[in-house]
Amino acid sequence: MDPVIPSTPAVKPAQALELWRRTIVEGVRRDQPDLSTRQMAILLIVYTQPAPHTVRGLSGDLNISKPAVTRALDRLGQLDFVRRKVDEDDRRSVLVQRTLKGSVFLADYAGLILANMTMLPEHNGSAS
Amino acid sequence: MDPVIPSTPAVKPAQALELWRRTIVEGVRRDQPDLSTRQMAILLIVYTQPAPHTVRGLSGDLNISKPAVTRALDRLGQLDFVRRKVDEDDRRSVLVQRTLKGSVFLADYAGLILANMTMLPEHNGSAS
DNA sequence: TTAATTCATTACGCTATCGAACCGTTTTAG
DNA sequence: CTAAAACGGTTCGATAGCGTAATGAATTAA
Repeated sequence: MDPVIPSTPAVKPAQALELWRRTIVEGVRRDQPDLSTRQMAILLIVYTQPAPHTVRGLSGDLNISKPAVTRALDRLGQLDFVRRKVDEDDRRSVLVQRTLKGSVFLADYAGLILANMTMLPEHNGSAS
Repeated sequence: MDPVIPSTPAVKPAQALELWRRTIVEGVRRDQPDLSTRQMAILLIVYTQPAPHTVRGLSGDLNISKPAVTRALDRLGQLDFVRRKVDEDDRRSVLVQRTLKGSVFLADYAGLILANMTMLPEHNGSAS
């Protein structure tokens, strides 16, 4: 059996890891801010998911403790990648806001990913 | 000018970040070993690049100090994701070797990436 | 055989992050 | 108005990571 259906395997595991390796290694080599996985996760959530973002919400999203989120925000704030702002509607809450510097960093990072994606099937730089 | 060439934008920056976010967040949520970027970089190099891998070589590849590599290998060895073996041809050198557990971890990780890739254009699960 | 080189690790002082528990403020319930 | 709950931050002791410099072992050069 197993009729010969010319399937397009799209992307194979080895290629997925290759994409990851190229991107991460390039980031390390460029001496980018050495963000932990958690910090990067928070940064990505804040910039790609609709606002508002609170400490409690992020803590739940990532299934990590609130102090861990607070510390990650300290670090990201230090880098000026996010800013904190008290929610005026509920002054107990803190809203995590985006910054220009954070946007630039992630835009660069996206560029890094895209550059390494061009060597994947169906993605060989076919944009105009 | 700028004739209307119907270009296939392939993947846009926002989609690249979306892929990254989904994958990283899922990893954090699953309580995967919280590897640093450097540790992940070393793991990926060891498993996707041809052997042999030495401390000195990895240090050069990533442009980081040798002690940093040694410490990363300590952590990865602790997790049994890699193993050290003295090079018998030059007993000063240490060869970094792969393990079954490391292979499984990266295979899972690749699966995570691929799953999130299916929502990218031209990659919508078109494998047979 | 001695000296210099190379490779990896360890020592050191420092900073960052961890989870658990506690604190202060604000909001909501009674 | 008081009591309870919710939210974020801080403190605590502990662990892990950093870069620089020193150490130990193996190799190469003289």
